[in-house]
Amino acid sequence: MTRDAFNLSDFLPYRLAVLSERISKRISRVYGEKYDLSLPEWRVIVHLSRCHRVSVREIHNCVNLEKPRVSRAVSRLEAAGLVVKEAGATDHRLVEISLTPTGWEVLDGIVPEAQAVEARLLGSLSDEEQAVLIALMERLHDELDRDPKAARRSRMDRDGAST
Amino acid sequence: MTRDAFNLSDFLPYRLAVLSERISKRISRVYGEKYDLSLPEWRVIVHLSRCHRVSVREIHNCVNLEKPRVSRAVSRLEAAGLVVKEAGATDHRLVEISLTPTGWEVLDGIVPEAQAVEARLLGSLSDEEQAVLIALMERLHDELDRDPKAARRSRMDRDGAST
DNA sequence: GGAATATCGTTTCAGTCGCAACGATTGTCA
DNA sequence: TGACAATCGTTGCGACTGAAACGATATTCC
Repeated sequence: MTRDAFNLSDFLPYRLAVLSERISKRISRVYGEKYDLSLPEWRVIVHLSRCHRVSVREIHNCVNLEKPRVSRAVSRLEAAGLVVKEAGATDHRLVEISLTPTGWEVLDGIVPEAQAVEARLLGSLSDEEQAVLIALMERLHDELDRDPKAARRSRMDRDGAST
Repeated sequence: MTRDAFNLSDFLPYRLAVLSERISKRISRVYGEKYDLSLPEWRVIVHLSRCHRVSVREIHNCVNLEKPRVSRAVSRLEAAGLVVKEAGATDHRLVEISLTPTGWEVLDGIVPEAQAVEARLLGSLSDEEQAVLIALMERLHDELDRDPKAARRSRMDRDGAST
């Protein structure tokens, strides 16, 4: 009666977290149940399908995963035969990671279904509504960019891929 | 050249996850730096400020946290003196959890700042744009509700609080 | 050239998480 | 009433995570 009640369900950060987690869980079934991949592994192989021979750090900078997480994901993918690690040609500190034929096959087995889930999710939204949603999310990112206390945004998410 | 490139940065589940995580991290500074609370602990005390004497399971059903996570969060909050656990009056299996005066004080120290961060985030969006964003997110939830493979949504997030 | 610095990927370590199993209590039904 | 089933909150266990430290390699600067 005295204080204004603070409603978690109306709190945007909470709302976003709940929606995002729900969608993430749904998508994780696509790459998890059939191929037993984790979210970091999924992001890594997707990134590799665009940027074919990249280092751990590049992946880290592009797909919003901490460096150790990328390193471990790559190791597991290598053990599963989806990925190969080669010493950097000129710079021996770097590791050049690329998909194996098996890795490509797995990706081909996952991507269509992942896109189908996304398409179904967006099915009730018109093209314009989808654009509005993306645009509003970008506005929130812009606001975070102006906040010195917010984490920086990865380059690829900001500018889009271009390889 | 042969396959259509699949761009992670354009994949809605990924976009949502990145935005949500970035915002969550920003908010976690509000309750983490000054009061050393974790995300589950934050959600629990916020929920308790609305529903004053509730069980672990009720919290679990309302704030999208697994049961063990709620249990552990409550234990830590109790150790910190922000919360008390009392045996259920009629049903001795239940635990009635409520905020202590200290818990209320901590909440009063956090909520305004959390709301300020949210307000700044939404600052560049008009009232109508905010409503559109929420509405579009609800549409995505509706679509997930129709997907039998998606996790169910918690009652309170669906219907809104009403205590 | 050679010492100091920077960067790369990995690993260590402590903390957290989710699933499943558990003991305890309550509800059900013959 | 008494055995069985259901529900409560907790905990054991294996897996995952992020920050920091690490060895190895490159670069910089004198």
